[in-house]
Amino acid sequence: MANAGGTSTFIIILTRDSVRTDRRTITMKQTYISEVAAHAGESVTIKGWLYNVRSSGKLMFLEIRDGSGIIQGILPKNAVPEAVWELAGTLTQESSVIVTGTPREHPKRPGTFELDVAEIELVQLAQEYPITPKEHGVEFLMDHRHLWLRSKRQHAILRVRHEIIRAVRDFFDNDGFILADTPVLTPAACEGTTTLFEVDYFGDEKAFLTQSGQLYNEATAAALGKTYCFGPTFRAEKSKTRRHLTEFWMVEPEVAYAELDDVMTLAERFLSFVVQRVLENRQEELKVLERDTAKLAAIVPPFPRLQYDDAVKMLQQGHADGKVENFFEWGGDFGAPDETFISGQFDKPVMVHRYPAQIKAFYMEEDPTRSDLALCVDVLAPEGYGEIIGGGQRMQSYDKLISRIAEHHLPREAFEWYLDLRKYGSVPHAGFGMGIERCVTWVCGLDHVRETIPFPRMLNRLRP
RNA sequence: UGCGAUGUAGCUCAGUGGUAGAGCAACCGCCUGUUAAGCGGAUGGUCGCAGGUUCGAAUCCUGCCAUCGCAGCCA
Repeated sequence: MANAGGTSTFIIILTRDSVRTDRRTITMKQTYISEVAAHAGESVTIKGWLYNVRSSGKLMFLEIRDGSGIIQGILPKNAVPEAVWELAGTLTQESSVIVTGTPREHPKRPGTFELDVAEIELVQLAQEYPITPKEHGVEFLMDHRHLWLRSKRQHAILRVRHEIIRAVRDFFDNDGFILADTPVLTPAACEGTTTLFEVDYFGDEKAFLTQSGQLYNEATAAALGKTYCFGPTFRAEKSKTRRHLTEFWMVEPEVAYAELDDVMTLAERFLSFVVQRVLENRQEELKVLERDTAKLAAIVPPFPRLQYDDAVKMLQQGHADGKVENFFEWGGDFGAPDETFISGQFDKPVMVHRYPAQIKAFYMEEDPTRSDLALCVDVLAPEGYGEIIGGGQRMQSYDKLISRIAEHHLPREAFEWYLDLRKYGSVPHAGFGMGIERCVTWVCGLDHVRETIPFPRMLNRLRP
């Protein structure tokens, strides 16, 4: 590859196949496949990759993708110069190509467009591509995640993820929230319960990758009223389930002068907005994923609210009816099968609130009428997808917070700044966190979180 | 970390004591409406590793390694 500089000739020589192109074609105006319908009958140039080839003697079908979509190129031998036909015959899966042709409606499928190919320029002839159009195991595909991302299903999932993230931002931005991101490097555990990834901080101190921005959110909410943070979150737990990543993205709103009921209302408005937005803008993708959209259409406020006590009764009744294997005793946290059973009783997300304070984090406010309960809420997604939101009202009293820190055996000095928030104008405040990947998993109807992030980090998966 | 499973061709898998198999991919042909196209041909193996039982082990036994699933923990 040589560039003579300026606007003079720009030559690309591909030694592998000895193809030469000049600046004229490489700079030709690009049309994205998603836009071809508007250019029916005109000559357009598509810059992309060869997704698949089917040949029928003297008629070739070239499936071309360019990130915006996939289009089938039609190439009859007798309609193009010999050189174009011969080049097409050598193309391999995922070779990069620039194809010029004329979009035309599919003879049998109104609404879908094909491309009558006139010219093909080879940019690079791909070597034997590991991911064939046939079936593969998840492990093999994950090892080739950098290439797997090129397939239709992954396109659909990542587009839904994008739509969800955009909706999340729009919801908070339009609702008076200020984005105030919290640090990824933190000096100590936020909650002291889970395992953190440790980082050497210039040799003389240890730092940890954040497991939640919540404590910092309380400071920004006290400054700006309504805030949210949105960033990567890290959990070093050795979880090996379909619901866990070691690195995931979490959005966490926090509201000053808000109580538990306020954030429950916020959560149901928020989740409904996000789901409805995906339904509005990503029908095609949901179709590729074979998602039952009727179930998503039902996600509108209000959501059922279920006190922990009543959830326990529900589980105990379920046990008596033989629908829940183990007897659930009051005071414990719900396991995955328990959550599945509870959420299975509703066709909307269910908000379970007021868990026993003992099993919740130290900063949870206590119920004024039942000091053994925490003013917290978990939102369980329908169809067995489990917890996607966790949050609640934060401890307002300086003295009570000090006792909680002591009870949880946490080092008080690490929380002095956090205690300051209770010394200087303490107010009732509340918030929650939502795991983006769990939300995407549910909205897409997947059975595992690992496909909802471009490069998942899990126990036993740090590459690619 | 516990419990359960799996490991055979590039990929997906079959093969339960007697010569190592299929489909797909890649390679060579045929086919003008294919949609994971189809058809024909040729090619492709240290059966996870180590030890043991046996005339003979992919197959039975022991140990190890790797991976997956479920659970715990959590979003």
